[in-house]
Amino acid sequence: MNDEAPHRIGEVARKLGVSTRTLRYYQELGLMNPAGVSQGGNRRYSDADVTRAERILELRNVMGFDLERIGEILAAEDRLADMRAEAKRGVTRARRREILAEAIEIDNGLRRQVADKIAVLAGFDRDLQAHLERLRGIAAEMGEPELDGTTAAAEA
Amino acid sequence: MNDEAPHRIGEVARKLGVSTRTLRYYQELGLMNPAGVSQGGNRRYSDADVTRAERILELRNVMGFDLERIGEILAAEDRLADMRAEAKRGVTRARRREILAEAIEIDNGLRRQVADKIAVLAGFDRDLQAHLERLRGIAAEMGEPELDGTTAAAEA
DNA sequence: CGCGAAGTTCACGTTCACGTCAAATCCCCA
DNA sequence: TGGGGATTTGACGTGAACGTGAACTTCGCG
Repeated sequence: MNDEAPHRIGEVARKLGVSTRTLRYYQELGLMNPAGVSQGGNRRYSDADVTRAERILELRNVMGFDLERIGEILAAEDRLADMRAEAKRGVTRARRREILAEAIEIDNGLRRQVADKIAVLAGFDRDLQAHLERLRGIAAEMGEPELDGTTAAAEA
Repeated sequence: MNDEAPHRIGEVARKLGVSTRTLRYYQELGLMNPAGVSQGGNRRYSDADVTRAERILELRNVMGFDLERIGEILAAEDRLADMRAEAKRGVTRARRREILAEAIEIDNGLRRQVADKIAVLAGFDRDLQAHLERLRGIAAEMGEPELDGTTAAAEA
């Protein structure tokens, strides 16, 4: 059973490059809840679960949010998804409006923060570029022409 | 005395939005060293010190580096500045080349990481934009036209 | 010169985000 | 039907980055 949740925790962990402990910890904090368990009690992750975990890691790594903030964001999205599923037809119009407004405000807030971050990074890059120019000037001045800007090295 | 280092720690901390403990901690780790002390032993920060502290915070907040990594970056820059000051005329040509190459490689590495981060953020922003589009669609569908994309709120 | 605000050095405490055993249980394939 | 690897819960440990007194000294202004 549980064809919808085929992935084991170790498999997910390997795929995402984190430890199994991390995945259990995220569940412990209520950030996610693997869709299924085997008859013996083992966690089983659906593709949606894996996507959600990736989302958490993205918010952590890219945006630098702490797990509590991430929980708030996910919770708002969950309320929205709930509403959309219309399983809760009982919700009042005002409440639906509220949920929607919350989701929109969160997304707008995130976009503002993303824009800010990009702006700061761009400025940072300009500084780096200027600094590199100066370094190349010094290199030339020292008579070291082989030190140009293409010293690439790719490593994990 | 110490006209070059006029700022007190509390003043700097307020300006940068961190605690005085944080500034002392950075010094403890060797990330910075306030240019002066008063005759009584109080730290006195020069403008350059303040700039350096800002630099540390930028690397921490924007790039998400830990303090050890930041120390490495600053150390390489310091070696470079040292060399440029030519106080050390005794350094061999090979050594100067080495220092320069290191600085260039660090800057290039940083630029790569900045570019990566910007790319990821841009992708994230596209997702957010798409998500917002969908939300607006739902809002329209629900007959809530006043929920458009310009719900700005500025707060610290 | 007096005195309250600000700063100093230890040193221990705290929070976050996991790491790391241990002991028992489960999964799955030969 | 084994048996070796993967997972489970529970609990304690850890490293980074500070927070928080305590006890004392210094700063600088009225």
